[in-house]
Amino acid sequence: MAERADAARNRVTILAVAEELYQRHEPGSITLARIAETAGVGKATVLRRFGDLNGLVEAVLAPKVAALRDALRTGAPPLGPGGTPAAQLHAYLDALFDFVLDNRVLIRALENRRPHAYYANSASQFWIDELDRRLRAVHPASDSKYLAYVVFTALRADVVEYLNAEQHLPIDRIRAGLHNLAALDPGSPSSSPAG
Amino acid sequence: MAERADAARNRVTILAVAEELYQRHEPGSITLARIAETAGVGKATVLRRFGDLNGLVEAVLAPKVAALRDALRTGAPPLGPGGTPAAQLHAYLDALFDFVLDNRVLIRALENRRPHAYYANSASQFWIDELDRRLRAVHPASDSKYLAYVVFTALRADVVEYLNAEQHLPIDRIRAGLHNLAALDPGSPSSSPAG
DNA sequence: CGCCAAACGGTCCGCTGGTCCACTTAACCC
DNA sequence: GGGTTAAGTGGACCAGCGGACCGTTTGGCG
Repeated sequence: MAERADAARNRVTILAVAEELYQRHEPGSITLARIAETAGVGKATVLRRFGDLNGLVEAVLAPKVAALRDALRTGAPPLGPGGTPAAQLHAYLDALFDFVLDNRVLIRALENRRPHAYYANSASQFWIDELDRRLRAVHPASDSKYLAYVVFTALRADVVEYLNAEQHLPIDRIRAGLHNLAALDPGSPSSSPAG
Repeated sequence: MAERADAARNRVTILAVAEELYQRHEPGSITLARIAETAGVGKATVLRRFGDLNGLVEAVLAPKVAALRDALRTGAPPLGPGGTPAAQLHAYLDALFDFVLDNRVLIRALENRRPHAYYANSASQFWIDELDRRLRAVHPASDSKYLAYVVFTALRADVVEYLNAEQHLPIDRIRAGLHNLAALDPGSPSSSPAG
């Protein structure tokens, strides 16, 4: 038996309610009890379905992640296959950045829950590997793995949010900074005079 | 009356105990009650002195912060005043990185407590401004403010810890990556082909 | 030595994420 | 279509947290 009708109904309701609440209210004010109450179910129903709050947030994000993944695999170039390495890289950066902007609240909810949650989930690992790949195509000689992590870290929702909301950096300036960062040619990685 | 003798004694004890506990045990296992109990005082004594747990951690960090600040203001070049801009920048990066390595547990305890706590406290703002200054001296044309935030973000204790412990990047490789990042010449900031 | 404000600390509180288990209900089979 | 059954449900419950409260203790000073 795949899924009972009431369970399916509740699953859809819970996902919708969770997304709605996270988008519309302070992240800190979203509690398990509140989601359950708003959805008209018990807390255990939420937890049975999604394991814990983390799982719920990941489930809300899942279709959006899948959409971006599909765009990479089968979409039009240069985000999809095709185009110059540089164009591929920059299209990907734009797509990631837009993804973060659209889903910053949900992503932040994930980030704040468990140490390393931002990097450790499987979706992030995929984004980072893809970033590494596209960076390497542009900068073959550099430590692209480290650079990929730095760029991905600069894409953290809390970082972007802080720079935009608290430091008043316009979104376009942040976007330009990201592109700029990824476009730099590192040359030889051992040019540092540090001891 | 400045500070009563018992209060001073407790303050010293609490600071020592807090540092010891954070250095020696899992950060997640350090609770207010545990610190108070280990120090042999009540929880209210800790809170009265330091406001909240955040304040306690900041107080533990304070002398180390002050030492680094002094090294910048009056220390030997190129960390202190003097030396070429590039040497100043790289010495500063090394000092910040060492600071993070030495105090990563305490810094992480801060990071995890309140959103934007990593950037928002006054010490961090000082580090970032200084980083901006030294970057600007090397890359006058670039968006050094954004770059300063990116580099500072790459110095987050959780990021460094994750790269080292989970991704098995050696400390020296991370350090080299940071130097490399800061040494890149951004050229004209509008070189990105992004739409 | 005695006063008193500062310091103290254990109890209490509200809130959290998550568990438990008696009850409900949808789905399958006859 | 009705009975059986296991999946689904939800509210009471739990342990742990940071922090507040307030009666008690204690150090410093006249």
